[in-house]
Amino acid sequence: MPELPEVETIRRGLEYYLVGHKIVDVEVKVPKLFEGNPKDIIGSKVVKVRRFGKGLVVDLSNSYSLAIHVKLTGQLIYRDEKTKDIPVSSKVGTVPSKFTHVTFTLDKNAYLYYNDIRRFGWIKVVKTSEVQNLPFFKSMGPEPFKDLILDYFSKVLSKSNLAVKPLIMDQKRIGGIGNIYANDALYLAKIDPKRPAKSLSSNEVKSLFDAVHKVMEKGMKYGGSSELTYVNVLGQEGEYQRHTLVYGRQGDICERCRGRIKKYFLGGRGTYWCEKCQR
DNA sequence: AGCTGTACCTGCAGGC
DNA sequence: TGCCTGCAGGTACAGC
Repeated sequence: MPELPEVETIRRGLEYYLVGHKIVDVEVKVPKLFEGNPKDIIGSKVVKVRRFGKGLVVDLSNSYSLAIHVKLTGQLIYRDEKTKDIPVSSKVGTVPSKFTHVTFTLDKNAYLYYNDIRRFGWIKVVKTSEVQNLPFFKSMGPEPFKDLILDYFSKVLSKSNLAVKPLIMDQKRIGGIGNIYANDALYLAKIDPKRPAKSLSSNEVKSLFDAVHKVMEKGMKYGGSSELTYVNVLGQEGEYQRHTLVYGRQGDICERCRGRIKKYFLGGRGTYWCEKCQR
């Protein structure tokens, strides 16, 4: 679930709460998730939090950074004296919980917990200057709201025979788009997800480009989608899952044409579409 | 080179 | 308070 809007919501929360804090200690319970030496970051202060696609980078004062990917079920929960009594979603449970695999102890009685039910995510300690050389960041394509421009988007689509949905979800081609927003953007643009990317007309390409931005903006407005385990840094759920256009809505009637929303698998992913008005 | 299928994990919904 | 199966979706990588 964590796609660009969810990760951006986390980034804003971390930027707000984390900057200025000193890292006092790091406890790693699941070594597989954590790469690098915790000693390299102890004593340093958080200066900035950046996001690249679905990846997060916490920059520290001593020229090191934490590169973080929450994958499917990772959660970053911040607690301090002011926030410790704020109720968290049942998707978090307790703070910390049995799914808390890494704990950052901060100054001023604050903590940052990394929870991850499925343990797919990762945290890497790297030199700030080396972040862009990590394979995930190095290979990532341009992303919406940043460096993704219509001209490039159009070129990428026109070059591939792949179905348009898996293509726009390919992080190497375009950064940040995941399954939920890909489904909704294709619906908004009235495009059949399985159409070969190169078969889209220039008008359709433009519609899809705009739709991607629209659904993601809506995603951020609602604080992300908490279909599965996603929560913000205070452990609260987002609202987008209540406002999806087609994602998770198989069997529903399409509000646009009164057709039926259907689900099938495309490239191994759940794909939702209205067979009547998406062509 | 570029694509497809599968591994990585675990909770949970649904069927019996 | 069972048991079993399949699904959830973001990368990474093996294999074609």
